[in-house]
Amino acid sequence: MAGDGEVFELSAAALTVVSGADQAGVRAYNERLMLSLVRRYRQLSKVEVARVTGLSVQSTSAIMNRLQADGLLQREAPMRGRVGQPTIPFSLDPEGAFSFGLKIGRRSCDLVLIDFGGRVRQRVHETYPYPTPEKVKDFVSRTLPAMEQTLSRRQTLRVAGLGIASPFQLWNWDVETGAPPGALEVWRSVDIAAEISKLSSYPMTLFNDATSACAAEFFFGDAWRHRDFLYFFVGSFVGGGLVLDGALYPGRTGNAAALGSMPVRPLGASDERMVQLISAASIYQLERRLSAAKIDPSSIWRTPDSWADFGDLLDQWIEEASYALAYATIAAVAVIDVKAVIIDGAMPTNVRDRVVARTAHHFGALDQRGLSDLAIARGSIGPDARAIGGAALPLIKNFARDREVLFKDAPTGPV
Amino acid sequence: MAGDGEVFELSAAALTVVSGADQAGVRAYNERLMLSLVRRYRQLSKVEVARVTGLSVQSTSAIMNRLQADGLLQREAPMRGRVGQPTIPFSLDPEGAFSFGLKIGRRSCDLVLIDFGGRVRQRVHETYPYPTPEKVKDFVSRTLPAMEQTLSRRQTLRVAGLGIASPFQLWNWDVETGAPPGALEVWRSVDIAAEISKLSSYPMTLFNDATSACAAEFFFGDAWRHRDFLYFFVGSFVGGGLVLDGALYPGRTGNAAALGSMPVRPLGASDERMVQLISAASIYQLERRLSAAKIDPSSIWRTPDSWADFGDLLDQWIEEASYALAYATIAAVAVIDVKAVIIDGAMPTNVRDRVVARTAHHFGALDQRGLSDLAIARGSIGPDARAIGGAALPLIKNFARDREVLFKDAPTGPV
DNA sequence: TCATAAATAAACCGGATTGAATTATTATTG
DNA sequence: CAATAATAATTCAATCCGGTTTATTTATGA
Repeated sequence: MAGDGEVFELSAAALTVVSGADQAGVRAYNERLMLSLVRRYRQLSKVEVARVTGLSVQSTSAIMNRLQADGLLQREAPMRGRVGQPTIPFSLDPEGAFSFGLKIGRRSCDLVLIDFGGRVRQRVHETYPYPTPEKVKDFVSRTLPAMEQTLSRRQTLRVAGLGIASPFQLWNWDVETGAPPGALEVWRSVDIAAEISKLSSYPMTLFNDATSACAAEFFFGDAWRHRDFLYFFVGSFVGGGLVLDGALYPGRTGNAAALGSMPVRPLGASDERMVQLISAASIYQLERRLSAAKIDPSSIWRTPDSWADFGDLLDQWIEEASYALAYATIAAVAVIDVKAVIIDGAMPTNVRDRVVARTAHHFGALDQRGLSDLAIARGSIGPDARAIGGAALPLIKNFARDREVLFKDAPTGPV
Repeated sequence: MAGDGEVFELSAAALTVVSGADQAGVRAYNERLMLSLVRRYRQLSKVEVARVTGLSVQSTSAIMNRLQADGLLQREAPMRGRVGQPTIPFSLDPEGAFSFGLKIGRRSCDLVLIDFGGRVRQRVHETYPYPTPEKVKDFVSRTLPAMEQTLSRRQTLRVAGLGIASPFQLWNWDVETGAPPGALEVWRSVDIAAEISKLSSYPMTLFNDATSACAAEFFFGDAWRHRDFLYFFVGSFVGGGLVLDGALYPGRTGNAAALGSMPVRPLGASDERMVQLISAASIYQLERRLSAAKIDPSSIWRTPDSWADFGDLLDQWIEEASYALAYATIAAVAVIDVKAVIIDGAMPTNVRDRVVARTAHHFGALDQRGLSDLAIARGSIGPDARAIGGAALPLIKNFARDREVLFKDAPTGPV
């Protein structure tokens, strides 16, 4: 109990730094807040921004003017028709910033270039049986310079960085990935962010691939309607992300919401074995079953927006994956009482929507005593969420509303 | 995708308020930050506080002086022996604030009065077969006035409030509680915080009982060493709490970390049934088994710091509870990558420590692929954590480091 | 012409910073 | 041993920065 007890010896090292706040942080925070608000609502006038933030119109005006001068906001046409001086809405200037996103996948990799508005300006896609650092480096060195050349001098100066969306601990699931045993061991000792850094001069950001997809949903998708939400991305391997208090929550290690590692009970399992979500709701399982049934699974990856008719095997997979997702959702909500769960995946829209619907159904049948209500909804980005999310990372780092900027020497989190 | 797509119609109501930050918030935050630092380290000089916060010595000095003038900090004896002007450490003034805590339990209720340092100044304890609003109100109206009379006029003015630690959704587990079926239904329609409000004029705070216990650990215990931690309190019913980024995370509904509702697999279960943690790691289960074996379980509640020798039944219960806790921990860590899990409970220290040790053991045996490392440790408050935590709530609300104070009209959270 | 709403201008205030000065020690030196 | 230097904590005063307050200007529909 406090009050009595020993006094700590304080060496300089023993004192953890817990930063104070200052005025510079206030301005930085308010700037980012306003950018985020304009992003949400597409266009807002100064007065509207003032109302939402509770700040005075004058402060709002000063900040918005600066943002416009910085090329991040642009004036829209005045809106007439109501009494009083016409409203001048502001919107994001798409040319305000650019960002590269590299998705490293288990079956393919992507490089995209997006603008401040989230529009994909350039895209390259390449498949492989399994990833190696060499293949990825080769891919980037071949494709990145070509993309850079499409940018004007002014645009080049506005590139915020290169974000990498990559699975963590690739080596842990080499067999499931379909790679020769041990072929993924190289990843254990490779610092891929450092390697890619050598190929470009942009600031580098590396997050878990599912967390990155969540970043895309958070920054560009409709999920901003929810202040907190949990996110699943069903790719060749399933993973997750988390948004808390209106900010992406990457966690201590950049690996928060490692939902793939959640223990779940397989649907209809008769034995007492529990498995990780990753082996109950991932697309690689569907692929395996198709192969076992002598059906060519290659269209899964070749045409992620339209799958061949996989028949019963697909139905069965959807059912099992959905049950596992519902189960993981219950467990997750017992930890964080989010109001919404968003599900997206590297699959055609209609399949994704079936997964969402069935997950909601299974969720309803589970024991929810003591838990808060929640909505299960589909994502708004789709199969490209990871690559777009990778590109979103540098933009989020620089422009998203972020409490941390309020504090001195704000640590920028795991990179 | 953003950029194209429709423009939202903005009614005033459609605009969610997302507050901006201002300077007043900066001061409020820095004051609370400094109080929290002094609380952590027992005593700190102005220069040390400046070093930790990154603020200038002058600002630090001004703030610390104000806190001293407010009676929240006190000067300690100068420390000589080193070159230079002697260091003047500051510590919390125990008389700086007071707070009442009411714990509503399934077997008993407690009312405590604590000071700013966390010392329990007064305590009353009462048992019942099961709780009703009437019994609780009667208990408070009998005991609260007596406690108030022990306070001087000056002390009375410094009472921060009355915090209530109560289980949520009592009615959901009436049979398990041992109450006659339906006897707990009254709780469904009673606003106990409002009822207690009528008996006193203090600001009222109501949180889940386990979240309150977590609050005690966070504010008065040793767990501040961890910036994030997950907390289990094993009472007659188990529950949990969560601390994120150095602040209690009560969640949207005051019910975050509703860990009791986490689905777990019972140890050695041969069927495929999953149960909620609450029915796998709660003391009421031990009580039932003792009763079934014709052993008097009353000492569980009568002497929570020393249990009779319950023999094999206790050993078996510890094993099952620990397994369930380990299982819940794995699932929780897949959602939030905390570095530490703290376990405490309404039980003797030696039993609690056995639970901690066995939980760590079982945890080590579970599939941790993809998860970050973590430590499992015991709590530092003990059986009274819920009542003390209840009392801690008003203090936390007023004095704990809290990012929310940086923003205008900061919502004070669920009350 | 008036009421209304948006936007701007100027003075102000609060809080942190910068730079200089003061105070109270221990260490050093003649 | 007394005087001086070095060191560390603290304080004072001037300044900067950012949001607020008050007053004014501008543009529109009624």
